[in-house]
Amino acid sequence: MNKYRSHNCNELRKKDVDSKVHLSGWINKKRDHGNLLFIDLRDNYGITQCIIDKENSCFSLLEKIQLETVIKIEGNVVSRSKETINEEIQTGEIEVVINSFEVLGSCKELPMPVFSDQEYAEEIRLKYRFLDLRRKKIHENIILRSKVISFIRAEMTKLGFLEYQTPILTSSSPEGARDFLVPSRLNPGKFYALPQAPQQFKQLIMVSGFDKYFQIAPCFRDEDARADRSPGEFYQLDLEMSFVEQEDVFNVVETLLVNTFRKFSSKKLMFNKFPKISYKDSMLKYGTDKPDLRNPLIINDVTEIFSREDVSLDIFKKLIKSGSKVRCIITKNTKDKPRSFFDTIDKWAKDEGASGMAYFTIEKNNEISAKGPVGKFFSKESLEEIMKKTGAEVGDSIFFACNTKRELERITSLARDKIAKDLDLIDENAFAFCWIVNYPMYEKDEETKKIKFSHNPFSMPQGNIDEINFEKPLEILAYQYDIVCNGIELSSGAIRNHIPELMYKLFSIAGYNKEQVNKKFSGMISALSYGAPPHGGIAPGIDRIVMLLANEKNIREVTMFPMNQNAQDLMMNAPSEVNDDQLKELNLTLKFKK
RNA sequence: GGGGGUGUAGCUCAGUUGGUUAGAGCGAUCGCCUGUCACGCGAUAGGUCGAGGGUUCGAGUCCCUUCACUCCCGCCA
Repeated sequence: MNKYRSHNCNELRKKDVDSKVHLSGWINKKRDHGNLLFIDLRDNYGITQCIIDKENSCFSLLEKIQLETVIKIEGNVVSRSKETINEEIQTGEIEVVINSFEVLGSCKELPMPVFSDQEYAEEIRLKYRFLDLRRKKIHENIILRSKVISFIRAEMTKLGFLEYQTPILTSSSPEGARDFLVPSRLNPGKFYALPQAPQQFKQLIMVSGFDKYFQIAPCFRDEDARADRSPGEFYQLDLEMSFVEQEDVFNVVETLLVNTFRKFSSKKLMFNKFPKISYKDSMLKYGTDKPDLRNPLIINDVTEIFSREDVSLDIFKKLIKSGSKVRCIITKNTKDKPRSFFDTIDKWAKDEGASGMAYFTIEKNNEISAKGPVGKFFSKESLEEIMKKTGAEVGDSIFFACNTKRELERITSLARDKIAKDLDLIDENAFAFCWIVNYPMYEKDEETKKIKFSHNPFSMPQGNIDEINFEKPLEILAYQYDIVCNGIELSSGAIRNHIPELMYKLFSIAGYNKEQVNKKFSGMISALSYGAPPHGGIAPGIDRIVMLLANEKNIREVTMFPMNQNAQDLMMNAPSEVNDDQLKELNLTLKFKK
């Protein structure tokens, strides 16, 4: 028998009464009654209440021992009297009467309590992460993460995918995020980069004929953090398939995500078959390419209404003449909402930098009319047209914003969230997945006015290659897709462009000549020239999937050893200075900015 | 790079219009308590009020600068 434990701390039950056991674990909590002492002994599996009284010679020693000390106890399992059963813990019907104990790991005074549901400053949590991770909620989150990853591996294997590793030291990529660089000792003045994603490698795996690849892949991007974005590193379920069309990728990912979310969450899935929304529609109806479909509100463009003569809202008419559009959000049956509801939203919009939101409520006495500050500017006929166009009914209210397209998208998207929140329209107990499809291949850089790739430069443009009008690049769509869940972007993917000539053509539109492409993507271009299969894939973010399943808003709550916002590991003291010899060996000298 | 929030005991926080010796709960230490499960009761220790400067008879409180953490914008093909 193992010398540390005969059972773990979540194993003993009524049937074990009268047996002699030894348990090891942390002292989670002590309740000292002077002549009687309760100790909650905790390990990864659970808690067992242990008890000792004054008669035992160990009593006074145990009484003095610090919480979080690791001890081993030996004792007898006894059943608890009916009144003292604790239904909160699984071992609550029994307790262990301690005969003897031994300290296995002593504990200094704690910088932060482990036994507490209170929230603590990140700084101290991260510095003492090993203590923080003992706490129930985050401990369970990390275990959930492990289980989710195991499950995904098994599902992927079932679906016929094989897991392959790709290099961590690779070359810097010209596009995209900032790279983490690693100096090469053997190649003075040259640097490796940590992969932002195994993008090129997974395509090379397809060219190498492996057909179905996946990997729980670490990705490194040197960009600033957010609540849902770790600085430095994160994990993707990276996958790629040969001889597939978009639908084949969709089927794999939908199966996987539906199975995963069904298994690890009790929340309902609003759609088992994920709706597909084109990028263009999404930007119009939701103002964003990451719509939260739990939110039933829809945005409508009603610019045309304002060309009518019987609509006299001149401010809007004037703005429209100079290129603005009008979009609106309908709220159902809000006729009885107090004035403050409407004014709060108008004021909110002004705070958000818009010029406010005009609104009215549709009423019907003898005939249709609009009640509200701007209601008088709309004729009965124009209201009927609005109702026809937007599906609004008597009793509904309409909020309008008028602005440039880009600004409208921003404000209506925010307004959709804001109004839905105020009206409590979002079902927190649901997951709403969707696909966003038909992304444009290119977009115009607002600053430089140049054409650039809007997403992934390796994506395949849509349509018959001979018929693509390269003269109008902004109209070219790509086989490029995102998965969104509850307004969170979970992943993006694409059918790849496996035709070198087409690749050169597409890059030339974005301002790269053939030589530049050859130089920057030498491995890829070369590989595509030696018989590349049509292929495509996607890469769902593991951290964000676990966040959704664990119902956490912050990625650090599902990451074992995260860095803080300044990309520092407060526990390990990373990054840190290195000594001169190390720098010398790498041919590096330090020269600080200003 | 920019904007917001926070910073007071080991931890979580309170601290009024600027006014005597800066408080509470948890934790620590000591004492009492044989059925608790956030055990209870009593006592003690513990403070550069993030740091620096300024205003003032007097600053935790007002002003300026700065630092740290955090949230957001930029950024994240």
